Amino acid sequence: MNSKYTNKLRSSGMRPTRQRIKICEILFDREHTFHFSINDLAEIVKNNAKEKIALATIYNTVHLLTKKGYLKEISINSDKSYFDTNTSSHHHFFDEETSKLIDLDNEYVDPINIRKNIPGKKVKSIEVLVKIDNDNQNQK
Amino acid sequence: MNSKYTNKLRSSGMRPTRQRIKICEILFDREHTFHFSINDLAEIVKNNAKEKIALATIYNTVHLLTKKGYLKEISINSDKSYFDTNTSSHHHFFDEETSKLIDLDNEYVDPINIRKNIPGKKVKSIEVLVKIDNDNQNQK
DNA sequence: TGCTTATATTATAATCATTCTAATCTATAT
DNA sequence: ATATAGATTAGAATGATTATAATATAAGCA
Ligand SMILES: [Mn+2]
Ligand SMILES: [Mn+2]
Ligand SMILES: [Zn+2]
Ligand SMILES: [Zn+2]
Repeated sequence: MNSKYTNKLRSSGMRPTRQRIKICEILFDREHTFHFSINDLAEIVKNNAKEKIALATIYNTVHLLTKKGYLKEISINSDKSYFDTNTSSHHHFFDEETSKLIDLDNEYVDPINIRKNIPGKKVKSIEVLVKIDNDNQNQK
Repeated sequence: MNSKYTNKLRSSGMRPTRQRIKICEILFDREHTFHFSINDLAEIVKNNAKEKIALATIYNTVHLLTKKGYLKEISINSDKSYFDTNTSSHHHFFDEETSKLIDLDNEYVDPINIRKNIPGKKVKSIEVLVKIDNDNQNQK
C-alpha cells in the first residue's frame, strides 16, 4: 500500500488498488515520454507483474487516468488507440516503418499561425503530425 | 456503361462496374472536398442507388480508390477511418462537437519548418490538425 | 479492530468496424 | 458466343473495445 502513487491516485479520487498502482508504476516510472497501445501495456503487465490484471481493468484504468488528465489519447491509426504520458499539447513524428510515435517538442517547430477561423468555433489545440519512413537514399 | 468514370476507372486498371461507377459518382460529382466514413458512404448509397451495393464492395472500392490515389485516408479518431477526396497534402480542422473534418488549405498556414530530424528517416508529410469546438464565450 | 457499503476487479459475453471466404456473377479478350 | 480473370455478394470470422453481473476490496464508521 505504500507507493508513490498511493496518494496521487487518492488525491484524484481514485482508490489506490494493487492493479492501479502497478499500472502507474509501469507508465510513469520512466525518464521519457511513453507512447503505448492498450496491447503494449497489457504485454508489459503480463511479463512484469506477479499477479495478473484483467484486460478490462487495464482498459478501465487507462481511460480513467486519461479522464483525470494523467494520460492523453492519440489517434494516428484507426486500428487502435495510442496513449501518451506526455499530456501537454505537443507535436509528433510517426514512423510508418515501426508504427511508433516520437515526441517533437515545441522548441523544434515555430509557433503555428492559422489565418482562418470557423465562425462560432474556438481553437482547442494545434498539433503537427510528421510522418517519416526509412531513408533509402544512401543505402544501396 | 457510359459514365464519365468509365474511362477513368479503366485507365487505372479497375474494371468499370456498375457499383464502382455509382460510388465514384457519389464521391466525385461534387464541388467541394468530401470527408466521409465508410458508414457515411454506405448510408448515401442506400438512399441514393436503385440497386443495393454490398458493404464488402464499398470497403473494397474505397480501399482500391485509395490505393490508386483518388482518395486519402485520414485518422483523427480511433473508432473509424475517414477518407478524403482531397488527396493533396493539406491540413484540417476537426470539429469536436460534430466530429466533422474541414479542409484548412495551405494558404492559411505558413510553411512549417521542423528543426529536428531522425537519423535514417526521411519526412513523408507534415500535416496540422486544429481541433475546434463551440465558442460559448458570447453565448450566455 | 471489525462491519458496511460504495467501488473496483474479474471472467465472460456482447458489440461493432473491418476483413475474410467461397459461391456466384460479369467485363473483357479471343 | 465463350472462356476466364476479376468483381460482387452474403455471411462468417476477427479483433479491438465495451458491457455485464458476480465476486472482491478499500475506506468510513461503530
Ligand atoms: Mn476510448
Ligand atoms: Mn483500411
Ligand atoms: Zn507524445
Ligand atoms: Zn481534407
